[in-house]
Amino acid sequence: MSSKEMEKVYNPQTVETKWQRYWEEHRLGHAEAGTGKPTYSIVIPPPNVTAVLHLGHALNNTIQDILIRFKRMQGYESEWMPGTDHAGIATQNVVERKLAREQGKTRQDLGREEFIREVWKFKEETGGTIIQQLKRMGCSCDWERERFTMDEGLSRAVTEVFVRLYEKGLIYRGKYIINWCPRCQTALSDEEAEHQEHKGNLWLIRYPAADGAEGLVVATTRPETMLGDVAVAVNPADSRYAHLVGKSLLLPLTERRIPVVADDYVDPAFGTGAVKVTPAHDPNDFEIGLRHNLEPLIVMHGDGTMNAAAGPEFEGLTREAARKKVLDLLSEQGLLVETKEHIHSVGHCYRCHTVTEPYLSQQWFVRMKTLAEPAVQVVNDGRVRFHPERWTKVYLNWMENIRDWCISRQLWWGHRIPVYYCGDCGNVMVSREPVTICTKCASSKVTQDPDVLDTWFSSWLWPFSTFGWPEKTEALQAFYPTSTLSTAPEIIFFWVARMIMAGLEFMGDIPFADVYLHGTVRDDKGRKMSKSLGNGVDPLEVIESHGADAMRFSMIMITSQGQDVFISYESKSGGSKHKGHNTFDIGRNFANKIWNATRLLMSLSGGEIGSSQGVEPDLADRWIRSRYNHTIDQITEALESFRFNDSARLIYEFLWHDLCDWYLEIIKPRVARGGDERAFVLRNASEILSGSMKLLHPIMPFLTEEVWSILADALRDRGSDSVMTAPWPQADHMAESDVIEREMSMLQSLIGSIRNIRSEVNVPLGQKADVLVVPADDDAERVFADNRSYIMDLASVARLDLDRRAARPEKSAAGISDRSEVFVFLEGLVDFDRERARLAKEVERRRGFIASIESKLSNESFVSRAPETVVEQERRKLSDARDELEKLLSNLQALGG
RNA sequence: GGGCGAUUAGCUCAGUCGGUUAGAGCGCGGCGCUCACAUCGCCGAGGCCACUGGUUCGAGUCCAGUAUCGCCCACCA
Repeated sequence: MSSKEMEKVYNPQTVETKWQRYWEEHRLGHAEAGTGKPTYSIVIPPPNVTAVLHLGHALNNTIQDILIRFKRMQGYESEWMPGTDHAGIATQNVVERKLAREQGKTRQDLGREEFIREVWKFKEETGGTIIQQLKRMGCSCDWERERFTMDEGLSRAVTEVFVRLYEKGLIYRGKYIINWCPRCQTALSDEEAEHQEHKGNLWLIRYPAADGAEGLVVATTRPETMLGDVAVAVNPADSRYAHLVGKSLLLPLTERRIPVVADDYVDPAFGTGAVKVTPAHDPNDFEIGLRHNLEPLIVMHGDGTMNAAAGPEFEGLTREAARKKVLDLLSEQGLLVETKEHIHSVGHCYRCHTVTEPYLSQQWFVRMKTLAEPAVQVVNDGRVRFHPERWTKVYLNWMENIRDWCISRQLWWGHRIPVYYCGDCGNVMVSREPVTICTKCASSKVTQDPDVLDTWFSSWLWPFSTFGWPEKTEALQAFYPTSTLSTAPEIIFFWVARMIMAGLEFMGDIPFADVYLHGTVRDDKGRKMSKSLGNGVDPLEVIESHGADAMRFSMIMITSQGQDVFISYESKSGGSKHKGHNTFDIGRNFANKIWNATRLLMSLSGGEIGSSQGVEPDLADRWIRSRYNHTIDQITEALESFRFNDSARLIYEFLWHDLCDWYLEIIKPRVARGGDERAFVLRNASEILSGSMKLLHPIMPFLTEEVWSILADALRDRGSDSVMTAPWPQADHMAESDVIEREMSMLQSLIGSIRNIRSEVNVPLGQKADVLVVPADDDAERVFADNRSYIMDLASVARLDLDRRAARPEKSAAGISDRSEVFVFLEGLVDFDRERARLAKEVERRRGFIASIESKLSNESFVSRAPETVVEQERRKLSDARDELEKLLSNLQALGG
């Protein structure tokens, strides 16, 4: 390719689609089991098929892709298992809404089978979209192994696990208080009920005694549930109520008499010290009920309206209406003693945010204690590590207080519970295969449990079910345990913890060794990006405007050690007049910078970079090599330790500031000179740029493929077919690296000083100036002399004198740089007032510096206790600074200041 | 009620083992369309590192406490 074909501005769209196709056609994401190579594997946190991906997914999948590409280049057989999650409640909700909107029908109108067919249809569309999005983002998954949590194989795994746990006595069915969503009309696990603080009330209500005495006053936050009260509890030690224990009260608004019981649960200091007991609608009351043999009374339907047991006046009312009516009536009857403000926490359905109802019902549960024990141990042993480490505590704390897991859901979309009931003899059969005939009485009146399982009951098997478990497949053997899991901290309990338990229980081994928890993606106001808030940014929109590489790079650049990520992005439809800050510009600009550096090399070389002989590399040539080698080491180290932002910053600084700002500027005149040197520097620069593409490839896969390919053609050096399959660069350590970097930095400092002086006294770079440099020592003199042409080119110098013994010249602006004094001649252009002010400022700076070192060195304990090298360093700094100050002062004096 | 995180330049954030006068990007000011890039280059201004104490020769960094903001967990009605 010649420079003519390279556009001036990088166009990510064409490049990205091209390479996406290339990777797919060549199956570069595919990993083979049994290659004998060391393996590295990741299973994707399967996105819900409910909707398209958002930026949170973009971040997480970028991180995984970085790891996978990095390890692949390092020579690992790298498997990234992609797939999607059926997301029971969420998906069912979405399809139900769609059905209502488009056809005005409910799922009941359709019937179970027809409805499920509709959901599958929906899943085929969105699931496909998600996979397309992942591909567009550049994710190098093993697409041939894509899985869905309701695939046949995964469903078999779910059934197998249910049966095994049941047979082990770890699954049981029972009537308990669970979290119930009245809108979704299903049970939820404890984790699925999100608690939020609400400003509510504490109502004090008088319950008169059955014998007509005054009775007592109870305190409640939920007056409507009093219709289901079966007792009132007081603390046994509470003398205020001792006389009432065992007596009956008349439950207001009903005809029922209820006993007063004594129970330790009651805190005499809270409220009135008397608690109404509603076993069917409160978990604590349920426990009290068990202890006192009280029969629970359910007063609500599953949809949150009151049922017949609540009484004819209330039947059919919603929870909210019933509360109002109860309070009104109590108030009329003079039984509402007091209303206090009270803050308490209320559960909400994590899918539809409806207030959940503690509800007594028959459900299936997993006994967690025995599963949790080994899962605690592997984390304590360090076999599973969390990054950042602070999440370890969160995990352990939850694990150590784990409660049984309610796994049945009253939904249609999901894995059917593999339990069958005989309609004749009541036999309960848990089976891997469908049951049609009762195993006990041979009746054919056998029905399957209508409920489905919690979505997470399939997700927790993901690291092994996706590789074919319970079969002992080659893939399972090769890729389990997986290496790293990258996910959001919100799902530590839902998913991470449970996967560890399932892995240990069913595979006898941890599911992954490292868990990386990334930050939450938020908008510029700090709000979590979500569809319901409408502040989500569509990755495809960002990809369209900035490119996938730019999106990836920008997000990685601002992700630090699992801190939350704040995105500011104005969509095209935003219509804002002022050009706001855009998070993704940094990546786009960087891509453009790299593109243009390549374009420069192509234009200088004409697209052909030959080899050269007999050219001895000079300081700059060796310096850029040295910097490159350091960068390799540092980036490798950063990626190994999950410091992704550091890896992005390192390659950014190297390419932009070392390579483009210095080295490419340095080689331009050398290229112009032609000959062997031309070929040499072009090769040197191109090789380093090409190698840098490997370092950058995990973060910006598309651009790096394109640039690497262009350079490889020009260099006639294709070690591999693409960067993706190229080996990760190895640093070639140079013994004299420190000296090289030190000398180059002297040169940079000198050039910087000259530029600074010129700028301060208004001599633009377009106007060449004469400069005198007075080096401080032999070394400096040698370095400056050897590199005189660089100084002249980069600082726009017409004539450069190097003289260690030169006196301060008239009509010049002076400055101090590292190891030298600099004079810029300003014949006719000089603004001496400005120059005086500039020098005075320099003098002040220097004086402050000297004072701070002097105070340090005059501190006796510093000198005696600090390491010798530190003290020595301070002394050197002081003497240098004093020298510089002296020079500045004499310059200032010469100007009459 | 417990736990975690944050607090550094106008904005968004880095800052690893405690050791130059604390950095970047954006924004701002000045200069420059020099034959890669104005999505650019050069130069610059801008900081009580939230506060208080402690450890130390030395603290943005370690410890304790305080304040503000955010998040997570918890069955006191």
